[in-house]
Amino acid sequence: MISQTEENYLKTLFALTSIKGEASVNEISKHLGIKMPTVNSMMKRLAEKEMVVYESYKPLKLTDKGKKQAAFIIRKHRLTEMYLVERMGFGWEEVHDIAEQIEHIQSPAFFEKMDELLGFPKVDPHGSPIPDANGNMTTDQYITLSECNVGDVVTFMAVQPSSEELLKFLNSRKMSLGLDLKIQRIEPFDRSMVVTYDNKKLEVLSSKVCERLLVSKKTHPPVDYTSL
Amino acid sequence: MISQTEENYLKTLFALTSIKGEASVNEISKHLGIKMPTVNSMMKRLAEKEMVVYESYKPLKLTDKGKKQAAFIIRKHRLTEMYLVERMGFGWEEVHDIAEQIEHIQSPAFFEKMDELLGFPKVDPHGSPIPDANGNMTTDQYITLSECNVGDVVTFMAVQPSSEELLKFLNSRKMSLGLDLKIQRIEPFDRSMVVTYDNKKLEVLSSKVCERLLVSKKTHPPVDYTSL
DNA sequence: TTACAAAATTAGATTAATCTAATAATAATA
DNA sequence: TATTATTATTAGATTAATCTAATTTTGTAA
Repeated sequence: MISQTEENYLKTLFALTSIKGEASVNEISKHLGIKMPTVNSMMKRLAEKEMVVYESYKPLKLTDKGKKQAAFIIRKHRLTEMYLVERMGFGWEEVHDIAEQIEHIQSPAFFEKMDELLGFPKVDPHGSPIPDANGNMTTDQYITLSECNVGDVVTFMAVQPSSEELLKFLNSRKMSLGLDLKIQRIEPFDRSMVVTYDNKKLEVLSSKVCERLLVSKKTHPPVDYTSL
Repeated sequence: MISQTEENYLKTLFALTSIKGEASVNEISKHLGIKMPTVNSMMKRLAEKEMVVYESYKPLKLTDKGKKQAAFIIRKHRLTEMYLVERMGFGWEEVHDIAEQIEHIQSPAFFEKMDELLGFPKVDPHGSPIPDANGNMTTDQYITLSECNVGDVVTFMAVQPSSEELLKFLNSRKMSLGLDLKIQRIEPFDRSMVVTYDNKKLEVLSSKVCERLLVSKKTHPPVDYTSL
């Protein structure tokens, strides 16, 4: 059996290692707001349980078993978020805290039912991919809006990392997933962007915001006749 | 803050005290499958928190605060059961274990939403009343089927206590809440009952079963033309 | 009413999850 | 490279929730 606490460590480890493949005690400590010695001993425990690769003073890794466990918790979290939004009418900025609790429910049937009622969704309300029942996740390769150039037309696909404040900001600008954006200008001094969407609605997005919006470039961008 | 463990003790206390107004350490111990000394110290803790009236060697009682807390947990449990059956398509025999976990979720909004989506139900799928947001419960006064007499026509209103096995048994006999039953015979030696329902469907119910089916007597029983 | 059984309590140990303080190892920098 | 700063680890304490064993209180029955 695996405790809720252990599940939270695994989830953190999964998130942190998904970038560099490894994580430090310090990073986990900061991410969870738990002191280093506590993290350290928990890592040893998870190593005993063969979910973490632990060697003194070396960076931490998840074993395949640990990865699978973590992916399953993330699956439960994201299915829950989708269910709360799609079937219960919550806003995408309200669901994180509830999902954070429901992800620990032990009942495969419960989550299978959610999945079924949702029509087997591939992404959660923030555009993050939902791992399948085997723990596999389609790692869509989106880019951040801040990596794009003037003139690019992109589709807003995900928010990462998402936070209640950012989601509320996007709500207030009527920006939701699937929206097409055109980059009109990039301010050189602060990297803020001026974008248009819908009926030429104009919006200024700070670089902080742009770094957290994941987009996909249109495969066939509309031809810009002005440059011909 | 109140822990999940403490919530479980309160719930047990609520159930046990609802009969006699008080409960013993021993009863709680048996009900939860936890040894008496553990129960004892937990009772002291809950007394510190002003949810239990504790005096050495005296029977235990809930304070008003404790009652309210307990009712609220029961509310969450029963709303969840109703939601699982009505909105997610689970069978009434499958929902107890899931609700046992979800009842500990801390999110008033989540349960208010359930309540709303269900149209503010008064009873759960087993016929047990759902306390309102203030912890008040309409204590319907049903009688057990075993208290009825030959010739009585009654409506099946609740199962108490309900268990997966009993619910599966009732499923197999196509007996669900709201069903009208007529008592045809009571066997004197074992108090088993022969009842009819639907299209004169005949069924034998052991006294064990009859004691756990709660019914309301028909104020105006339908006239049986066959006996005229 | 005394003796025994059942229930309640106390005492002390254990495990999980956390902390602080102190020490050791590694990494960064002058 | 030597010094310093950061990171990791060890040691030891704390709280919640559980246990077993021993003791005390209460209730029952001879």
